[in-house]
Amino acid sequence: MTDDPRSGCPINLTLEVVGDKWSLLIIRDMMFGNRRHFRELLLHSKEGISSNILADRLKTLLDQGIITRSDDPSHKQKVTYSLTEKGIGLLPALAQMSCWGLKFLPVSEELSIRAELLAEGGPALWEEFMDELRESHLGQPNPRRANPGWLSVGTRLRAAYDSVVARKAAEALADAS
Amino acid sequence: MTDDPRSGCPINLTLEVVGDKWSLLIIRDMMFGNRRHFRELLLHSKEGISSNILADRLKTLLDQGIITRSDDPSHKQKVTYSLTEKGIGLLPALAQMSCWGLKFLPVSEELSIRAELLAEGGPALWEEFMDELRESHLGQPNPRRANPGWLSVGTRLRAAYDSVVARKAAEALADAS
DNA sequence: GCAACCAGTTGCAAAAAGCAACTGGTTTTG
DNA sequence: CAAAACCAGTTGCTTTTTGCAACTGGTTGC
Repeated sequence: MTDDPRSGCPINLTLEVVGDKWSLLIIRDMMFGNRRHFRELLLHSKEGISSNILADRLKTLLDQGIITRSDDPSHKQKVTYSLTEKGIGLLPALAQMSCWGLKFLPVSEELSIRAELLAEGGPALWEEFMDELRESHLGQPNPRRANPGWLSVGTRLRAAYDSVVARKAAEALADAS
Repeated sequence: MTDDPRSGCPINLTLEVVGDKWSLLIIRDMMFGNRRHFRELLLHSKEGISSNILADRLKTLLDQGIITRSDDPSHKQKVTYSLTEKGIGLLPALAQMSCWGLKFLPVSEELSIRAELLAEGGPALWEEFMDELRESHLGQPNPRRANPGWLSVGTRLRAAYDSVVARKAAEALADAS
């Protein structure tokens, strides 16, 4: 945890903090899947993280100031995890990894639609999404919300994903008949 | 190696390929440090990778098509590692991680200068640097080389780093007197 | 009062990382 | 021409991390 870093290189330091197979997936789920509770992160994880690993990673993300932990007023045992500005700042790195995966790896169709939108939108879209995360995780009012016809990036990403899932379900039904 | 992926999510697939503590550091050294041989990667690594880990990572990067391996004509035992287009494509992700580290982590002064230049230059500079990597690793002619007064990004990064190192050495000398 | 839900913890086996010494060969050097 | 340095790794071993499954102590809704 408080081990000496192997070097002061920014890339190395970043890898020492989030360079494992799970931390960035947890952050991804908090960002794109809007998961804020332990059970949500545990059970809706597409990759099947185990509870001890999740607990451990949440602790180190907490220690690193990437997320915060607060009581949920609706339930005495429930806690809410939120991204900090530092955590939200990881979005561009995550988006670039998403773009690279989309371009060079065998991504599944329903999960690639989000990556395509992120790639097309580019840094401008990422900034917009970061403002939405600042709203939902930090309580900062989102200036864009006032624009007429405004549709959040989160909503657009989810809608695109849902439409692909629906289309694939319809195709499967057609194939079966 | 050929294990089933945990999910088809582009971010997850990317993490399964380069989401460990060493792979991206090796790629960083190949990109920014121009290290092309096993011994260079082993001995000039600021983080002190061990030879079995290096050998293992080079093998998986090879299997993944991120690097290639070729004989060096100058020495029968020497091999040269080169980045592929897929490997070069990791630069923007690496640059974003560098930016995040610079902003939120305690980076050392001499290593932060490169990160600052990468952050200031933004995606346009990254593209320019990728063209230089295509030249040195893939043998593709670099169109920018024809421009009058052209100075490569690699040269500029190295010059900036060297000047900080020189300044710090001079300061240390002044302090000692 | 009982079942479902809440955030984790515990114990153990398997996999991965890390360390130091070593291999078999090639090129340089005195 | 022999010794030293260099080349890309490999081997054996210990330590650390990961992964799985079951479990804990408590809260809430029915």
